[in-house]
Amino acid sequence: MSQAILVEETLRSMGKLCIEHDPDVFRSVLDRIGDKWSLLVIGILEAGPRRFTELLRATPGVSRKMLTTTLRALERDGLITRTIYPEVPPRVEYAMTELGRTLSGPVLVLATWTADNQEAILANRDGFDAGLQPESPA
Amino acid sequence: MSQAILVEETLRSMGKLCIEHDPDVFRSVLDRIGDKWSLLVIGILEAGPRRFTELLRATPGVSRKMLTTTLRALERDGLITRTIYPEVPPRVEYAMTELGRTLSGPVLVLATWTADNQEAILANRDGFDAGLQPESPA
DNA sequence: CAGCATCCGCTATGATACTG
DNA sequence: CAGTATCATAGCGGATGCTG
Repeated sequence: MSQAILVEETLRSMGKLCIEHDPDVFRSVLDRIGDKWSLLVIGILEAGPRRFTELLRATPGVSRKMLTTTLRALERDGLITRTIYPEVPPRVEYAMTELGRTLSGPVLVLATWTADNQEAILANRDGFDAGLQPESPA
Repeated sequence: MSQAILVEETLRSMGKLCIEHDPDVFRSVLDRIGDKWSLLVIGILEAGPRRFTELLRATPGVSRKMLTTTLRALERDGLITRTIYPEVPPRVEYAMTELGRTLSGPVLVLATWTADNQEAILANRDGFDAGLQPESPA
């Protein structure tokens, strides 16, 4: 029962977390992991360091430019490192930082929720969309 | 120790979750909670049902249009409900669904992580930005 | 009160080509 | 190999005004 109260109490604090606690910073973090490629990159780097081209191939659809942009943003936030090896074909390796690894837990929780509920969400979307234009077929 | 192995095992699965498990659906959910206003709205509705104008006032900076768009998207995914009361000033109430409430947990985990680590992230950004243009002042 | 319609600028994303 | 530079585009987000 104290468990239930704890959860209740914690959830009640979400309003404070979301609103009073600087929504901009909050969103900037969500923007980072919520953009088109970051989460994929994090998912890949979670398994170990990777080179630029490896990431390029492992992330279907991404362009060089967007991969660069994504990696820079993650590096800027201290979530990954970028290590240049001065060799004669250049080699650059990206790897998760400690901070990045601590993010994996929360992201995984969200990923699991998404996997568990994507059917329900998709069904809701279909239902919602179906109830909108039942007049055009005539 | 089996705990550590379990975590390890779980994290290893993130790659699969992120990549093999339909990245588009994944991103569409992240887009939903990652856009500019959804998380704020969810945070507010977590505390109980609210009317349109209440949400408008409780979400500083949002326009009517974006609030409407946000609410529709959340409704479409089945995360909130929209109830119209046919009264003579119209009244519309938004409330979390069961599905929406199950999302609160994962979001809270992420929110807590953000709150706990925003200082580190901000510091990393400052450091990164400082190390980029040390040649222009000259 | 609770929207919808319209216009409009900005940024994110992407295609393509070039460089150290 | 690992990027950068340039150009083009689409959609988000916002300002404003109208409606049931």
